[in-house]
Amino acid sequence: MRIERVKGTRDFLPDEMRKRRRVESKLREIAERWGYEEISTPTFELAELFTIKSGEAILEEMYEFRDRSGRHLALRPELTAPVIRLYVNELKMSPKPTKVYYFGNCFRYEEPQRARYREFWQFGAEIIGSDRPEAEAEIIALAYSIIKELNIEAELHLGHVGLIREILRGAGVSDAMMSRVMRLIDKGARDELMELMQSMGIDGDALMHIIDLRGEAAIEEARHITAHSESLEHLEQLQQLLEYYGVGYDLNLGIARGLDYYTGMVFEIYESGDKLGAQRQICGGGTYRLAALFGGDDTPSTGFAFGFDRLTEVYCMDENEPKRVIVVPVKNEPEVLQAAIRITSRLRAHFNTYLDVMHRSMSDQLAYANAIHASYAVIVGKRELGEGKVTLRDLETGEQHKITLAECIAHLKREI
RNA sequence: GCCGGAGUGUGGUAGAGGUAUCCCUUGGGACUGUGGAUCCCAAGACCUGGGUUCGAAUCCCAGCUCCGGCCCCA
Repeated sequence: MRIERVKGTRDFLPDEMRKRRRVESKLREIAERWGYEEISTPTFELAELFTIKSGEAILEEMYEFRDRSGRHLALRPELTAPVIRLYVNELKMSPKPTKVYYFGNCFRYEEPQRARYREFWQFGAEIIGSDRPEAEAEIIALAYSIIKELNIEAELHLGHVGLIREILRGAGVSDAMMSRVMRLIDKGARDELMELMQSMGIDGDALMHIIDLRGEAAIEEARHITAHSESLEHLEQLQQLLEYYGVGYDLNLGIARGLDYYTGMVFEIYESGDKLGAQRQICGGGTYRLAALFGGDDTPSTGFAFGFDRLTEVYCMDENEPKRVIVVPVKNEPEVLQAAIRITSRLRAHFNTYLDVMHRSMSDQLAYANAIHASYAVIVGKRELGEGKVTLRDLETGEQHKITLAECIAHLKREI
């Protein structure tokens, strides 16, 4: 009986894995250069960790289960909650701000579609212990820099939930109603939103206006509505800093994020092409306060998470397969094989090197070399051994020379 | 959870009621010191389960999976 792969999961073949590893190492390298350190958390956690953050409804889309002793567990559907839990449990004493990055697989029980899978990978970074504009600017600049270094065409949308909340509060929206209103803004449910505002006896037009406006016009309007706003000042500082960083973005106060723990800026990055179909968002981030929910001090954080799979789908790799060398013993005789293994070992100190393990004839070995797209063959036979040399054959041009192993290695080092 | 479309060797395909075509892939052999060659041998598929029929890859139903979309999200 044939066992099928589970719905919404993927196998990765060598070509794809090479690409994924390449993107992964770039992400790591960039984060390290910005001074972030890697952390890693378990693949499963107490289900509570996620319901506290996102509400009971998330149970519907999690892989959740009971273990043998009755613990209610879940495969992690995202990494922010585990990272903040880790911080509360292990990193509270670290100097602030604490800068970490992470990379790991997540699981969600949802209908798979283009660029959406049941097992997917996230790469993210967090600054824990600051919600200053400087920290927010750095996080946005880091995400922006990742996009730039990967050569991805994308647009960055920036909003500020703190400001929106202040405006709503100023207009008379009660704290009790706040999350409902925010959720509607997030969904872009205009009619519902207007209805709700009306039912509270609030004029929704001004709010709509602000949500719809883009760029400087939105700021102007906000200045108009709120006499003195801390959030507005904060946002303006952030904009100034982003300018210093050279980050390009669209201001869009309609980005809300329905969840209550977001407090400051929020941003999203969308791929500009149409390689991702309906799933264009490749990154989401913002400033939030989660630590207190998990039993820590009320520590602000700011961070982002990239959809790693989407990133790799959009990333164009400029290089091909690695260059391979194949050592070809001419005959399956002890002294030839001995020499071939010795030579292979020497070559493996430097190059991706193959040696026959099928007891094949020379011509079959060369046919195999061709099938795996090897670039060079090092032919070892009695004639070569007698002279203390090997034959190096360039499999692309067909040229070959009888040279010493040292010369061969030197030559390959120049070419590969 | 919902709405479309699709499932034939690893992959690409032909087949519209009579047990599967071609490309191909893999292994072996011929050859025995030079490779995308040739020849020979072998192996490799109708998504699953029901139904209709003398007979189903083909028609019908259900399920599963994939692709795309809605909701939501990364």
